[in-house]
Amino acid sequence: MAVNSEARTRIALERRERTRRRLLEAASELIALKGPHAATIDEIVRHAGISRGSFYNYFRTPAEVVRELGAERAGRLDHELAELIEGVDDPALQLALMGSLVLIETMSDPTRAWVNLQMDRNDQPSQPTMVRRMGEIFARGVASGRFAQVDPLAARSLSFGAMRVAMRDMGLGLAPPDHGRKVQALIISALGVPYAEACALTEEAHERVMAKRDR
Amino acid sequence: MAVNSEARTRIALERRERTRRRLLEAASELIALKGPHAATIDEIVRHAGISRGSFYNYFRTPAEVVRELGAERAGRLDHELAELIEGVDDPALQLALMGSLVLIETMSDPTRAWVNLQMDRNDQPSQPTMVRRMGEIFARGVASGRFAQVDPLAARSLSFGAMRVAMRDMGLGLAPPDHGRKVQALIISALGVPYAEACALTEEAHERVMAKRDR
Amino acid sequence: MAVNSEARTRIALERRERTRRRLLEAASELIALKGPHAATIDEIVRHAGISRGSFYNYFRTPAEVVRELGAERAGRLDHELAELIEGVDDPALQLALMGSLVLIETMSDPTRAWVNLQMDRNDQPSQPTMVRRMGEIFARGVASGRFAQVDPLAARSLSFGAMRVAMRDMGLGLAPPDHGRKVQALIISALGVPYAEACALTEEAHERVMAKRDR
Amino acid sequence: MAVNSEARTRIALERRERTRRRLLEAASELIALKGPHAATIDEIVRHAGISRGSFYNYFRTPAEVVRELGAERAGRLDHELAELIEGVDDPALQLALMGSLVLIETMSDPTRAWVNLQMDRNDQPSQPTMVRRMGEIFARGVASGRFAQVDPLAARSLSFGAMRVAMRDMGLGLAPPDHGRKVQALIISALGVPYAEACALTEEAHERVMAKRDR
DNA sequence: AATGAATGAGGCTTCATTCAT
DNA sequence: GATGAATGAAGCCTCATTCAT
Repeated sequence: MAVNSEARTRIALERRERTRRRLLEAASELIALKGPHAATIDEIVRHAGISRGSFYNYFRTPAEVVRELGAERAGRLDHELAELIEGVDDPALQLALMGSLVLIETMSDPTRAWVNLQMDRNDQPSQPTMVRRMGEIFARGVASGRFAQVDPLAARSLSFGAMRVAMRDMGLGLAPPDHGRKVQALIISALGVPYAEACALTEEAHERVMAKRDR
Repeated sequence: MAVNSEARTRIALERRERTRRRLLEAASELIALKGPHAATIDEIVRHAGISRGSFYNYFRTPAEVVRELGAERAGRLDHELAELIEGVDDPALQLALMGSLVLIETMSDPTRAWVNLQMDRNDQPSQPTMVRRMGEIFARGVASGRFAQVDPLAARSLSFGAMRVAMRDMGLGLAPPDHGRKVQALIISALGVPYAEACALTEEAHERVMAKRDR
Repeated sequence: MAVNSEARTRIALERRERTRRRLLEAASELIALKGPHAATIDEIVRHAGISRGSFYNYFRTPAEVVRELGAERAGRLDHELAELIEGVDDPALQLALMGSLVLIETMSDPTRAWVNLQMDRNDQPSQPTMVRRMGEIFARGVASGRFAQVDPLAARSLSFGAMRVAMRDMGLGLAPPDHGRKVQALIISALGVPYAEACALTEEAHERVMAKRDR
Repeated sequence: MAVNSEARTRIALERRERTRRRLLEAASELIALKGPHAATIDEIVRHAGISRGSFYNYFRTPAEVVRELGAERAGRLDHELAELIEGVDDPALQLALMGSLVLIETMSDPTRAWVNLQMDRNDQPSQPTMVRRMGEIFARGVASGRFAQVDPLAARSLSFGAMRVAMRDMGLGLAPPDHGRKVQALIISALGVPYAEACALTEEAHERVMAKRDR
């Protein structure tokens, strides 16, 4: 009985998780396809092949789905980033790695690219996870003298904003594929790292991220 | 009779223009007050004290009103900018003036601040007027050696993106009033101008714009 | 121009009123037909042959329609009652006239009967118009010594409650057509009027109301 | 083995009854708390701490629960009433006892008061149990000459209706706590018992019921 | 041109009910 | 029996848009 019950519970949980995933993925595809306003309950459930009422077993509003999507992505990125900068001492390289990771992860899949751009709205703060991580890197960089004495808040606005618009322009086809890396280099040089070195760091970061992906 | 007719036509045109203005301003206030989703035809005409049907004599969709609002603002800004950089030779100062103008004009009025942030979406290119103006300044700056040999596209993404997020963070109350200027200085220094000088230029630009406003 | 405008306004108002009526009547019929829970927006507009959206030009909720229906009916009844008791001095006869009027008006049309019973709910106070009218009659009756010194509140609960259930039982077919009059007589006798006289008053009131209707 | 099986059956039956009770009580509390529309399956099972699917092992529709609730209450009341009028000969006192019992049982607990008023609808006949009991009392009262020769149906409508509205007005806070007793006295006097005596009977009945409750 | 009633598509939410486990 | 996920019908509400006056 106990085993049976446990098994039942496990199966039920798995089924639940599967439905949840279906909803999240359907929302993601819809956003990528038609923009965030397309993430209506009706469209999501239709796309997911699930009944309207079921939606409410998992989420309360479409916005909640989108939020979840963003949180998931941020968590995943942060986890990967932690692995990437493990053992890396130079804050500048860490920053470059962070930029390259976001850039590559975002732009490698057109669906994802759009989802992220669509979700990144001016009426909401940036992802807390990313904000925290960047704050740590800045703090260490300034403390160690690797970065100039720039205002951390200003550096953050610069980094997030520049990367966002860079990705947008790439997504809209207004900029070439290496556009993101160029912007990245500019960001790093704005923090006091000589431009040529900033370019080199960006390239190295790019390669490390690509290598990790291939593995 | 001909004169009479002309006068009538003129009066009619003026009236038309006045109604149009009323609609635009109503939309602007609504967006600032309740966000962009509040810019529904119903709300706009009610706010403007005009009948629902009349709306279609001036605009075809609510989105068109918002677009118009953005175009108007860009035109106004560009006009003011032309006056400001008249006689200014240094491209770095020109860039600083451009940034200060946008910053001050946007943030001086909470209404405007929101309208602009709400309208600035990731799925549309930046305002063409602003893009062109910035392109010219970059070109001259690089040609004259005032700026480093940075990619003009990258510089543009950096500038637009950083300023946008800076204004967002200020609008959300996440950054102090001088945040924008700090970001501006970072942008200029990223183009190769020494940071201290970038700060000075930003301050001077700020004062020039404020002085012009007071006049 | 002025005349034209006035005419337009008048026509518009008439049209508006007609639509409003259609909605009220549709609701009334539905309630009579299927009970108060059938008074949904969808059903009402379908029954009235009017589009869903139009409903909101007139009412905000189905409950508002029902309330309006009740208020209208109360107003109509009160107006008729005013005519009926004009020149009648005896409070007992006035009370009898009130009862007969309600009884006859309600039961003469099965539709109306149901609407009223369906609307008469235990979670809401009685119609203020009727309450006020009855209060005046009681006050005069007790002051003049025609009625015994009964508590006016108690008398009111007795009158309203007894008549309501009487009409319900008639509506459900559980009581004969003269049931209402018998209950009426009991009510009047409970106020201190000898039963035989109460019966006579009830009969006279019944005839007066019928006579007025025939005219 | 047989004994074992019997015991198992008994335990199962008891468990079944306990679950059933939980559902009934949950429904009762919900109705009292939020009105009859709150008696949805979802709310009931949540309140009862039972799974949604299990509901159908006990009832078929939410309405059935409400019906059952009413029947239970009527049965309980009738049982108590039987004890109360045991040995009482006077039909007028019996009637007074019946009224007092209902009044006290209903109004003593706000929960119950609402449940009953909420359940008492105009589209359904009164509780058969109560109807029957009242019929017997009337018959005896008229036969023995204690009551006047009033129509039994009319007397019933009067009694049920007056008491119902009396309780409603008390429940809504529109009438003082002794309101019910005043209405009761009016009812009894309408049946031919002198008003002063009706008052005395009502008082005595009230005290008897209270005394029985205290025991 | 101006007006505002009418329209109906499109979204949201609740709820009784079924059913595999 | 118990569980709770899945279902879809039935309501509700908003809003862009049309059109007769």
